[in-house]
Amino acid sequence: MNYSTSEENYIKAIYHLQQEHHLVTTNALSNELDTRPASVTDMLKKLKQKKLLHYEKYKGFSLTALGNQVALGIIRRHRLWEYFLVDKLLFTWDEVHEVAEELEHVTSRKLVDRLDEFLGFPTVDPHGDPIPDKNGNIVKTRQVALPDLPLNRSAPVCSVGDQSTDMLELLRHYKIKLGTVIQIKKVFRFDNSMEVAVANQDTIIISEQVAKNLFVKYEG
Amino acid sequence: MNYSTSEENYIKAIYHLQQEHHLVTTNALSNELDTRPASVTDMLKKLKQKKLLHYEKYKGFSLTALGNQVALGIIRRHRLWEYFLVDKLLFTWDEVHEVAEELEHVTSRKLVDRLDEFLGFPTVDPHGDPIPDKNGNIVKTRQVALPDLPLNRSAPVCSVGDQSTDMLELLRHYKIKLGTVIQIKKVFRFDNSMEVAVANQDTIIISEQVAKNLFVKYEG
DNA sequence: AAATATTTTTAGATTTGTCTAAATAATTTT
DNA sequence: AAAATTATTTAGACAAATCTAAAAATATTT
Repeated sequence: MNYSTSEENYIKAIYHLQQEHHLVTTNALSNELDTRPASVTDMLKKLKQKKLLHYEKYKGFSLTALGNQVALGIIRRHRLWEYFLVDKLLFTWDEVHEVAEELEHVTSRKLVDRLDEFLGFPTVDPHGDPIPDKNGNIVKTRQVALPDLPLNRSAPVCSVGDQSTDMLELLRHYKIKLGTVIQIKKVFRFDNSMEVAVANQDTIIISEQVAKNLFVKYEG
Repeated sequence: MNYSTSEENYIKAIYHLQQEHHLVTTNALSNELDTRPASVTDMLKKLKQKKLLHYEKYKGFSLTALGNQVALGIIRRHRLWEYFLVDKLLFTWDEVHEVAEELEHVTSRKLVDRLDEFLGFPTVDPHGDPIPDKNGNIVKTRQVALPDLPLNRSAPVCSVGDQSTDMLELLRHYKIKLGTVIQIKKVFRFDNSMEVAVANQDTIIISEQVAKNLFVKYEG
């Protein structure tokens, strides 16, 4: 089956909201997609008709197994293109989203699978999010503050709590960006500072305050 | 300015038809795009309003300078993607058109220019058609039967007249495909057969009959 | 549990790109 | 040049995706 760009955007948004809150509301979706609730209702009916959604009016909705498969296909395309843009075309991580948002709607199976192969079957995109494989298998991740990451477990930085210029300056110094893979080697009891291995670099020591503001994607 | 996928498809079709016949008609366009003449008229009005087209009803139409620039942008994107698909993702020349047709509508300037650079600034696509550069400059080509190509002038094969299996079998033997660059080294007066240099291979001799059925893109 | 507030849905309109059928203009034939 | 044919345009309709305004269902407060 083939879906319109709009339908795909709804499916993707529902999938993402479902990961976070499990119960998705019409309003939340309307907010996410920047459309009016009435438009959302219209689309929900359509997606239900296409068997992508369980939906009973006023009672809520969720993706069917089919809807989930379709969502994972879209996410796979999105993240592969993001990887391509950063790895091959030398975009920075913060420039890729918009463009990938368009490229993801090109659905040729052959294109996507060949691209995957060309990129060397990457498993995470430049933001550290996992890329579903060609069968839709994906490693589930959750986001934890660095102090909650087990010792010696490597994980990519996926967001920064305090985004002040001071914090960002410090991160530049440590050469930590979004997607940088890090690992806790040791925690110092004295002040809860920790020794951290940064991918392809020297080990550094960061304060508890910094650690609390670094979030990593933790496959668990 | 930003144009819809439909608008872009019309502009591109008008550009291509203009290359061949110079005078483009509503019917020809309707035929090319597989839509009804009435729909074409509607779009012509819209494109005129957007200053992409000179158009007076019943009198004909042609692209403005702006329309031409836009067309070249689309063609640039199309051909760069075709090159990418063949060169990086190992598609064959006959598989790429459909996919490139979709990718061409992703308009990010940065994406296109970076892709161009990544590919090494190619000047022709896999079918031997020239790729406009970032300023819209393009080498004009015309299509001639091989016997009309000047001696020692290299040119890519762009189409085959007789597409019978017999002819295609022979071409497979000679290792000539669409896009293969060839060059006439000598013509034998006896039977008008000719010695032809095939890119990266031995020189071969082909009959007049074969030569007449090979068309090449000739920059002139 | 009433009253109030919020969320969701319906009803009806709008835009874009398309269509069919009919009307009009241009071209070709006789 | 009149008639016949062909090409093009107009008029009016439709589907997709959106909107606004109003109605209906659900949730919250007092």
